[in-house]
Amino acid sequence: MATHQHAADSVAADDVAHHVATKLAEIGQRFTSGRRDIVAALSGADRPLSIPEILSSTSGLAQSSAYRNLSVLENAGVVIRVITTDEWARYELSEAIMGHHHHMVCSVCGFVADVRIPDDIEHTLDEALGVVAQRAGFAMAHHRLDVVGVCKSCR
Amino acid sequence: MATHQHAADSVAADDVAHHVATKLAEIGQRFTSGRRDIVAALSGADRPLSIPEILSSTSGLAQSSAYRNLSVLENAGVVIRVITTDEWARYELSEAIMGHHHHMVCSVCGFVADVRIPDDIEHTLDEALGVVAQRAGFAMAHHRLDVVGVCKSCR
DNA sequence: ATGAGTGCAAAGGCTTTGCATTAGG
DNA sequence: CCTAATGCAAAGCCTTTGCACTCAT
Repeated sequence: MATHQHAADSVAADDVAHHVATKLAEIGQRFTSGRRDIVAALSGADRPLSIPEILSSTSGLAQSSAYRNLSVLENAGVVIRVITTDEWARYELSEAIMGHHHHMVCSVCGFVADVRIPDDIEHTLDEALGVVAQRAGFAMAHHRLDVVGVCKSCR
Repeated sequence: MATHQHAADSVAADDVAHHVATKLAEIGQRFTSGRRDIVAALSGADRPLSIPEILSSTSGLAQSSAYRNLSVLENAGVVIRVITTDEWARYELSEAIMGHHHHMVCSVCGFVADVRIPDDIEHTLDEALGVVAQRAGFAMAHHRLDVVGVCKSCR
């Protein structure tokens, strides 16, 4: 699988559940209703969600179960924990599902939106990062790129 | 001041203290010994430091004072709080002092190193980000770029 | 039946805050 | 002198963990 995957390459919305079920099965985990609800919530959003947002999108899921299930889903490789500012951790579906993208963070309200940049720039950047990483003795796994600014409603 | 500042443009090591004193004075804050110690610790490092690291580099500074002083220094615009993984927050001197750079994060041990990428790539990237940000209704302030990988000692 | 999953509540760990004391201008 | 800064300890807040109960296989 290519490092830089386009939105078009990502798993179709209808197949997300099946994909997740497979990945969970691979590590011997069940695809319970609570996990289904979480995946559905993440799948329906076009941005990483916080725990409070996930809880309000599901019904009757305990906070501790949300944390635990997200951890399981992360180990299964279908969920990624996104660190933006101090506040809460946010979660999104993996790049295999969502496609490669970056985040735009509002420095005022903390709002986070997904963004994509042109492929050629992505490629050039990744190549340059690989070089500097190697030079510093790092084995690069991936890169993280955020745009920090002020969102529409905060201006 | 240019958005992309080279290391060569950054404030000379000897002038850091003076620069900080000025910035603190601008917001009516004193340049106390505790703050001098913190700035000296950050100034001597080529990477962002965690609170424990800062505390061990200073003598007799209370943890609460470290947090409070770093907050003041951040408000003065001379210190930046760096969010890498979950762990601890890390702090570094502002880009006006250190020059524009990015971070390489070890996903195993959490080690963070400063890295710089070629200017032309930086410029191209920033331009592209400005476009996508505007398209999404964001007023871009700056970007954040991390290389995630495995460091020399963890391989 | 039998172990994974869940809910509730308590504990953890980094960070912030209250308050009396000390020090800088 | 007088306000800002500091230390110590307590409180906060997100997150993790313990434990008994429930559900699916």
